[in-house]
Amino acid sequence: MTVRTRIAPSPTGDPHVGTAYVALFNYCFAKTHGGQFILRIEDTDQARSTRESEGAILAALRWVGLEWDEGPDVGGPHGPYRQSERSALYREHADILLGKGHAFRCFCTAERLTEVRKAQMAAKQTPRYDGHCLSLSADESARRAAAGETHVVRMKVPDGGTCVVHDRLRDPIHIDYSQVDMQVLLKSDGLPTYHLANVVDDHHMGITHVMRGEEWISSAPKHLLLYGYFGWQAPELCHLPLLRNPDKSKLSKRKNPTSILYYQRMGFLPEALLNYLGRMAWSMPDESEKFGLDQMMAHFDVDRISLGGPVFDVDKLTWLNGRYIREDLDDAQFIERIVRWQLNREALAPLVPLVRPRISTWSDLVDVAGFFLQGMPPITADDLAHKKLEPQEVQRVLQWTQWQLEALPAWDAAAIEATLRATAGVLELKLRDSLAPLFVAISGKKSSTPLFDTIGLLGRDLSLARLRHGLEVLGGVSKKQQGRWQKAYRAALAAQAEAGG
RNA sequence: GUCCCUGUCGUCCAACGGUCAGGAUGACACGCUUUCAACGUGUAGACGAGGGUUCGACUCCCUCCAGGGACACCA
Repeated sequence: MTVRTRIAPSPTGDPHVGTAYVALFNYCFAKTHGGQFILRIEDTDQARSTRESEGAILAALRWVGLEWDEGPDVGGPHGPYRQSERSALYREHADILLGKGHAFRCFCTAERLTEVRKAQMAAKQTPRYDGHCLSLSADESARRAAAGETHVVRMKVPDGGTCVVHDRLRDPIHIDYSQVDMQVLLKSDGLPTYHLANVVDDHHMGITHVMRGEEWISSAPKHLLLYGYFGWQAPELCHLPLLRNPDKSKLSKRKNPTSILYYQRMGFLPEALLNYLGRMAWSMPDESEKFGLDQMMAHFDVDRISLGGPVFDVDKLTWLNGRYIREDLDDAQFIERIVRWQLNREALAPLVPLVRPRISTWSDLVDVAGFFLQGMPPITADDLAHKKLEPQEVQRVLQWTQWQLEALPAWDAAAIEATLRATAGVLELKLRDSLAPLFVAISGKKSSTPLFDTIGLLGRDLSLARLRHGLEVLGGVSKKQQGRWQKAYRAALAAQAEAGG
């Protein structure tokens, strides 16, 4: 049997370092067993998936040095490798389950489900589907579906008993079926949920080993159940510990830069980033810290994966990156790399219209545009002081803007402008005043290139990191204060939504 | 709240019944250096707690505690 593993990212945002981390282990496992590594796009969430995101993810994985044997761009014998192009297959398989009595149609409204959930929460029970449509006769179910009544397909779950999940790295995990929800498999839009699509595809693509984040352990019984229902052999499971923020919570863009694009932009070398990810939860037998993909593969052993959730430590990554710059690049390569980084036509082109009006000599360039190349601008609390705003008001502007930008679906100057204007309105500040602290936090100076374009060019994670940095420079925001602001922020959002219809 | 996972220096990893618990990073100190880095040397710093099992437990078992994850027509 050929070992086949996969990475199955969902194209709903910037390429995540966690994706590269999981991909790396899948890659190493497959390759060290003479197998194949597949890339599949899980874009069944129509509302959030975009082609831009998909392209960025593929490019980012290639950038760190991972290549796949089969995927949406390179093809392969088990395609298509994009779930949105496989919907017929899922419907077919939902029908099989329906036919075998392992699944049922559910006509419940969203309102009813929320109500049930609310009641269960109030009664301190685990929120679960209550089985309302389970009792529908096959005839009635089929008739209502044929009549075009909107419905979903849910999987059935055994009344009693326990599911034993075998994980490559852990003792057998026992989960009672009473804990497993009757998961929706086919949404009312006819597209599958993760659980169905994942199982169907892993089977049809011949995936033998599923290495994925630990967050999936609790839904493993659903997947195992599905394999059983279809009469398929389940792949071996291996749940990797989750990358963490410094506060130990699951790595999130809310608290940390998580986008590979950010690390790219900050000037990390792809080989250093990949090396660092290989040090997360794993070590070389001789404990060496600096190693390339080839060396990692030469010594790879799944059983050397440790299970404590590793904190993604940018400081240590930075140290490692420094070693690569010092030890692995000769002068020519050094130059080539910085050119490839930001000192090239493609990266410079968008700066021209912003910079040209503001310089008289080339030597003005560093002053005007140097911050584009910078990490965190060297600012102090004094720099952020504003004659019309109290220090706390400044913090509030930074904090709100951070929240707004991190939730912004699209990332372009127009959307950013609209958001920042809205923020000023809600905070009842003149745009000019509310923008002042942002100029400083983003560019390091009171005035700079136009803010909206600048933020757009800097990218989401780098902009957010600078806002966070600004807040830190001001001494940080207390949990209590943050809570209060968050409440007001949510309320403002709700009001805005209502006003906007 | 329910279920599940995890628990070694602040952080990342070693040691898988017998070591003064090791390395790296970060911190600090000293050296080198015009400065800063880099580099070199050194210092502080951990087995979550309590019970067992054993001649002997970081390592095995139990209880507790702590952290994390999951509980969607998102993945």
